[in-house]
Amino acid sequence: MARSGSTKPAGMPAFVGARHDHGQCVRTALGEAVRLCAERGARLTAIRRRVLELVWRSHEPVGAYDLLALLARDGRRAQPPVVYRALDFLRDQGLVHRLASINAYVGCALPSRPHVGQFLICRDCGNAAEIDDKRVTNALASSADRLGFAIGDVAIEASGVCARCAPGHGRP
Amino acid sequence: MARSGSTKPAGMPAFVGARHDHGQCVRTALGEAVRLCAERGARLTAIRRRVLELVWRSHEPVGAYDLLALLARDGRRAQPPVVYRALDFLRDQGLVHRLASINAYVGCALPSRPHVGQFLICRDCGNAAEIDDKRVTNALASSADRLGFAIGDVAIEASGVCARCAPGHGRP
DNA sequence: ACTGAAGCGTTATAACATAACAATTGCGAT
DNA sequence: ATCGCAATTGTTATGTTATAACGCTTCAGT
Repeated sequence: MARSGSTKPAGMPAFVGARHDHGQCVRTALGEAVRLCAERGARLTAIRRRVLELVWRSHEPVGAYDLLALLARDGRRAQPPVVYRALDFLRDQGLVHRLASINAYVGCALPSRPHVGQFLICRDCGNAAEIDDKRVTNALASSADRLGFAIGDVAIEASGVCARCAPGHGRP
Repeated sequence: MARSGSTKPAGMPAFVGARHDHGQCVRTALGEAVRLCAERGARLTAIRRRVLELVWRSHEPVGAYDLLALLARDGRRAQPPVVYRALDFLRDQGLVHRLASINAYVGCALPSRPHVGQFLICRDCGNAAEIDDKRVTNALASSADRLGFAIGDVAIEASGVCARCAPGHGRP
C-alpha cells in the first residue's frame, strides 16, 4: 500500500492504499498496453483489451471464470476459450501475470520490460503486490547456474498478510 | 543430478543421476517419515504411507490422479478425496511438497526441518530438484518485511532444462 | 466396553483448462 | 477492389484438478 500516503508513483507501489486513484492505475495500464502492442505490431483487439480492463478492475487477482462472468455482464456470452486465449495473449505481451498458487490473473505493474514477477498475496484482502527484488532472482539464477540448470519461467509467490490487514493495524 | 558422480549424500542432491540408488532415496525418505511421525504423534497410516511411497517412486512430480491410478493398481479403488487427504497430511508433516505451477506433488528432500521449498523443474525429463538457497528466501523475506507483509507460505518454482537434458550433454 | 476424535469410503459436484473445428475478420499482394 | 492467407474469434465438447458433504470404521484413552 501507499503507506506514506503519497499518490501512485511511476512504478506501482507494492500494496496500493484503499483510496488510491485506481482509475489512474487502469488508465496507465491500458495506455501502456496500447503503446506496447502498437510498438510490437501485436493486435490488442476489443476482447483482449476488455479482458485486460477487467483484470485491472482491482489489485485482487481474478479467476478466468470470474472474467467470464464479467464478460457475460457486458452482454457477451463468451466461452472459456475466449478468456483463456485473451489471457494467453496478454501474458505473452507481459501485460498480465498468472498466479499459479491461486489460479488467478493480475495486471502486470511493469509491463514495459521483461521481468520475473514476484508476488505477495494477502490472504485477508486478497490483493496481490508485485515486487521485483533482483536479489531474489539473482540468487535463484546463481543456484540454478551452479547446477547447470537453464531457467525458463519462474514463479515466486508468497501468501500471507499485508500491512493493512495485519492485526493491530486499524483499517484505514 | 549427482554431477560429481558421488552417491547420494545426507542432503539429497539437486538433480539425481539416472543410475543413482533410488531404492536408497525411498528407504531414507520412508524411514525419516516414520521417525518424524512417531516423534510427533502423527499417524502415518497405511494409505498415507503408500501414497508417500508412490510419490517417491521417482523424482518426477506426480499428479494426484496419477497417484489414484497407481493406487488402483494395488487393487484399491480409491476416490480422489482419499488421495487428496493423504497428500494434505503429508504436506502438513512436511514430507511432500506441492508444485503449484504444474499441479503435482513431490517428496520432500529435507523433511526434518521446516523450510521453504525452491524447485527447479526440468521440462524435458520432468524431474524436480529441491534446493534451499537462503539468499533467495532471505531476500524475499526482507522485501516482504520492508512492506510490512507477513509471509505465510511461499512457492518458488523455476521451470527450465536441467544439466542432463541440456543440448550438447550426451545423455548419460 | 464406552466414547469421542480421527481417519476413511463414497457420491456428487465445483473449479480450472484445453482440444478441435468452424466461422469471421483483418490485411497485404496482386 | 478483391483475392487469398493468416490471425482471431465462436462454439461444442471434454479433460483435468480439487473439494463438499455425509456416513461408517477404527483408534486411543478412560
